[in-house]
Amino acid sequence: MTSYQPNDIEKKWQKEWADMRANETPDHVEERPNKMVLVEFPYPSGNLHIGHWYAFALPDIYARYWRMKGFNVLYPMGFDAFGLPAENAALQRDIHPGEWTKQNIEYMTNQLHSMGAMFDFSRAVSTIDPTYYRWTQWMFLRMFEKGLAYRAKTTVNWCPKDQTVLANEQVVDGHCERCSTAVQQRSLEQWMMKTTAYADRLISGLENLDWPNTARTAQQHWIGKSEGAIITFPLSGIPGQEDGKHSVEVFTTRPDTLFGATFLVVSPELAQKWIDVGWRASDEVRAYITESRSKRELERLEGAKDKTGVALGISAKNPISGESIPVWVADYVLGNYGTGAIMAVPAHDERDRAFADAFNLPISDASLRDAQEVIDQLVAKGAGYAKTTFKLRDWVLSRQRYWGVPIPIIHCTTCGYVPVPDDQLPVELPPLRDFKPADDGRSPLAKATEWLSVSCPKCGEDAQRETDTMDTFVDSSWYYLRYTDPHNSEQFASKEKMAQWLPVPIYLGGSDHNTMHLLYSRFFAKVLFDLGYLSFEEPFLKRVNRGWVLGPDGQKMSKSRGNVVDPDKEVAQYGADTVRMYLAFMAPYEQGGPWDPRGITGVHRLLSRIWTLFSQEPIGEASPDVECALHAATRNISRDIELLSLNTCVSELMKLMNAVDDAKTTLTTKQREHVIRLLAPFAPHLAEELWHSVCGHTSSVHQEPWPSFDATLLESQSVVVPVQVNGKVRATIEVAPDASEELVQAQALAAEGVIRALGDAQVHKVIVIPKRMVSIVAR
RNA sequence: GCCCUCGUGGCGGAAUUGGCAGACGCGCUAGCUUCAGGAGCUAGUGAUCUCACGAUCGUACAGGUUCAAAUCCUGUCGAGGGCACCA
Repeated sequence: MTSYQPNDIEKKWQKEWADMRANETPDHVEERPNKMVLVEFPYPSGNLHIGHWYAFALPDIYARYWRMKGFNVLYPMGFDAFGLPAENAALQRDIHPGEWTKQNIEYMTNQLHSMGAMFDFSRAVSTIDPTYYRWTQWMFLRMFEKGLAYRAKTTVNWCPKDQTVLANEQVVDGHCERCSTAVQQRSLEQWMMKTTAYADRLISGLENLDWPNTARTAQQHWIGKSEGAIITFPLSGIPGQEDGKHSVEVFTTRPDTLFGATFLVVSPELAQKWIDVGWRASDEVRAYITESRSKRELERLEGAKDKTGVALGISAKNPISGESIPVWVADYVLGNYGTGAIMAVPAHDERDRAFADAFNLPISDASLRDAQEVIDQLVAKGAGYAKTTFKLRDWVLSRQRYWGVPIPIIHCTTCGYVPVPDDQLPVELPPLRDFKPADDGRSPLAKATEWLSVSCPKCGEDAQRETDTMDTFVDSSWYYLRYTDPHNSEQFASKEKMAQWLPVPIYLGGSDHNTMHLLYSRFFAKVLFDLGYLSFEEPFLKRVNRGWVLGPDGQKMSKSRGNVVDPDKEVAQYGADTVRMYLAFMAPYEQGGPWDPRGITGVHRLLSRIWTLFSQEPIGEASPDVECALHAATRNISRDIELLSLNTCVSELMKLMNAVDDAKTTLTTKQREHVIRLLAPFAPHLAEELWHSVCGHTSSVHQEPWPSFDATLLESQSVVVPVQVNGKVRATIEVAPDASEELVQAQALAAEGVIRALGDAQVHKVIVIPKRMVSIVAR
């Protein structure tokens, strides 16, 4: 037997597995429960980098383990292939985004094979496939019918570089998530999804999910539920208006502080509305409104905290105390949250306090009432009611770009927005040569004149197709459903097949999707559940957020930083098995860390040692020490894989090899097969090679059962117990596991180190924790 | 400012969840081996003191609880991420 040559072995088995269709997962196997291990499907950016390996090769260990544990495991893969980067790259290279994307998908699929993962490519989905996006459009229409997809004019985030609208979730610190250009506010008519209709359920549904705290709290904060009250303050002193004729509503989470309200503040937006309906305002007020609306976006980012504002010359009446307080306009009150107006309580609110200090407004006493009593009184007087508000905004899903799913709507001058009939789906994306975005904010699809003109499905008159495309987050909001039934041409997936796999028991991905993809997918599931298409409304029962593999500089890998690394060199030198295992060994999966290939030799040595060990002839009788180590490793690895503590799994394999070396022996035939099974999820190629060439099997090790361990072997004849004297370890004693406390105590007190430490002191108390610790208190 | 996660040798990290801190690996040191390169083997490797047995200190810092704290509590500092004038 020659030395370990991973490249030959790996290529051979990758081909063999593909030929055997080893990873095609049936819908159902007798006595093997189904389990889907879901990872976020990649964007086909061109080639696999180290982050892809981390994201896919490590969950593969988990998936392979459960398959060996007797589950029918589906480890699916697909491509989230629409989106801006394809379009930008295609523009640069002067090819069509579809062509560019398809090339990448083909190339990356080959690369994915080289990872040695158990992806079922027969179920692969691609969001740009018309047989896929037909159902994306179909779901949009179901939501349109329910009023959950609607068109409205709103203030939207506009990226001037990408020339398209962005959802709130895609704006990071006021900049485009993709290209970092400062986002502008534009008032445009857009297609929206009514995510706010599900705000409450999106919060309450989080409760029973096995998700990381970070993901759960991020969503909670994003949705931003606050409970409080709406209180109506009658207004007087409006020029030209009768006193008490008009009023203003405020939202507060602290109705108990109502008596501390010393002034009222309205947002510039609300003040503008008042002016728009004809209320007279001073030049000073008008100037303030104009100024604050223009400066807002930039200054807010600068963190401008100085309070500015102008008195309106109007007064408001506290509906319970009857007190009259002045009304101000100030831009620290937001137009798009609550009612756009607040009652200011400087005694209880820092911001109100700062404003009061700046403008010399009174700060009253801080006395509190009972919140419920206040609300009851308000209700009795018709001056208010309990109210819950959310920070969540509806999802703006229109995109004025070419490379996306066409929105299946027809604009008819007489019938309005008419859905494309289901039997005409998909509305295919026309093959446009000139797909550049236009300056006027219209989608490039407006240039596809032939495609554009249709007759109205309702009245038959000339009409035009919608030219916006959908945000790609729509595509990815339901892809996991399609994995269960990827070739269905009648439905997005049959209920029977979905019931076999869903909801998803475990979903592994990045924390960057906490308030985007994960939120949208949950929204989609809830809507489809309400419409009767799904039997569950929480799609992902357990979520694991993987850590980031950072660049060698310790920074998050990104093309703009230029620190993106791919592991091709290491794969060529050491093989895929070593790279997989090194990534597993490097750090806890949920933590990640900088990619430092220097340590990879440690893992490569391990695999070489295993290879060498198996080149020796098996022995007849097992060494008890090795047998014990083997069963301990089995227990620990089984436990740790389930916890996704993959780094300690690799340590356990190293310890096992150390134990074999220390015993100066080798393995029996039975032990060899046991070790190969333990190795199989981590180094699938090497394990398969040894299983065949050394053990002489003809079937795959990956269809073998996971080894069990003998717990009695792990109960050793004696245990070493540390003995503390006054909190410091002074000796260790070796006792039988079932030794009586008296015996252990006697042995502990007789230990040399204990006697020395005790000296003349009197033993006051002895605490014996069987098999763990003896603690002596002396004075 | 608020929220979440976290802080352990030169480095990545481990610690049975309150019970011998530093497993496992990288790196480093010494010796052996190889014509050489890469590599391999053996021993050592938290700090300080000690010829040595051993002792003291040590898990960001300061307190506290406990027979016993990296782990629990309080406060401070620092890092990363999220939200951010959200009433």
